[in-house]
Amino acid sequence: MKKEKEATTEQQILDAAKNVFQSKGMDGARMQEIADKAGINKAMLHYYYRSKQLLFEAVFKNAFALLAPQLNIILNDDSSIEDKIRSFTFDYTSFMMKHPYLPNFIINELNRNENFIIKLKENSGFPNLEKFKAKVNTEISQGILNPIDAEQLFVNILALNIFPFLSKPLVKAFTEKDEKNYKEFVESRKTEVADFIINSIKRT
Amino acid sequence: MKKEKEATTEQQILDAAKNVFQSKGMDGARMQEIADKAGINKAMLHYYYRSKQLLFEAVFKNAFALLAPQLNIILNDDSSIEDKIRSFTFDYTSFMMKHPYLPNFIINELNRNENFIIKLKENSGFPNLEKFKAKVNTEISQGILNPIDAEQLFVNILALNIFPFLSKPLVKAFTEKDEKNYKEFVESRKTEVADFIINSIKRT
DNA sequence: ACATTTGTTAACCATATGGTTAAACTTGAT
DNA sequence: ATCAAGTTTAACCATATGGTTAACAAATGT
Repeated sequence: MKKEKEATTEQQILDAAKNVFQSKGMDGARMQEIADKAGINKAMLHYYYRSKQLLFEAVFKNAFALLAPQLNIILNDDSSIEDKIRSFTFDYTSFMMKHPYLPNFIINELNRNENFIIKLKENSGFPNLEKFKAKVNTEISQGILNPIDAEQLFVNILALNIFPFLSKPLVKAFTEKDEKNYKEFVESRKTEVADFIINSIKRT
Repeated sequence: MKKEKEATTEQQILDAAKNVFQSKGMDGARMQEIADKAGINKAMLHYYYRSKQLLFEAVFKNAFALLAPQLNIILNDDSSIEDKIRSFTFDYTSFMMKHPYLPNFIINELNRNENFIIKLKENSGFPNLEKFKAKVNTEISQGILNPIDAEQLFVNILALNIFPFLSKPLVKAFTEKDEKNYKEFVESRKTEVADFIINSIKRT
């Protein structure tokens, strides 16, 4: 039954939908545009995904599933907090430079639809902070780190890494950078941000 | 001609529009809903603002005009970098707790419509970093601060302050906080974030 | 070969949506 | 009282939009 071409129709739809939803959001996306981008008839969208809502959810879950593993790097491995921060900052920034629409898409749709997050949490693999918190507290009591609330630290790490992608147009305008300069600016954050955090928390 | 009631129709429309646009975005907003919230006929929206686009722009400029002065606190006063950071962190977080929809609204629509920011920059009062950069560099050469790129520092300050509002649903889910706990969490950032930054940059 | 399932399309439908119009109402000036 | 300008409304309009249908094509099983 299935045509084993380069890509199945179902996948082509998902790719096109990802494109359109991530750049225009749920409300701004048009089923016709998705169909056009996928090079197929609009009816096919409904044949495979039943409705705009369900197609959207497929795209959204896909996007989130791409992000979660990135977080688990910092949350669930066994290295020191310093190493976690350095490798996360580096990897996460690299990852985001390849998927610039992702953070805005997720943050935005999550804000628009509060109970989305509930569905996600039921999923296994949803990031869990416990191990990270324990490690932070251990290193504090060992005198490696200055006292800090682990949750605040975690949010700080996320903030410093994600924010430049979320508010790219704003930061570009403030710092008067063009696309190339902005890229370099973000590139240098791969290490700058880690240094900034470590400086703040590491006992001297 | 003008009725000098409690609020003019024009203002009622703007208030209703602010409400709807800020919570649903340009694409998700409906002119009918705005009219209903303002308690007037849909035709009035066009009578006063001509089109959805223009009404939206009125709301957007309004929102941005509310934010810009907050930034000028840190950018244009004469106190030390440490004092700037402490007062900005405190004031900005207080301000955001009163206008929780603002950052997402602005960031999001700016992402959706790149040339919006060009219009804003033409406006006087658009935040300018020069004075801040000069002050940072002065304090570095005076040995008050560790060497750091002023723009990176500025983005870090913004990131740490704005991010918790931008990604409230995500952070709430990660840290498993309810509304009340989240408010406390953010409240304590009024000083925690400033300490975190100062720790990192201040020469010891 | 032929029937059955799966995939695909063009045409269609109901409704929602931003926007317009023409008539009515209000108000302040003369 | 009358007029003109500004304000407000109900009804209307063209189009866009998500979704459906029915017929057709391709593949698969027997």
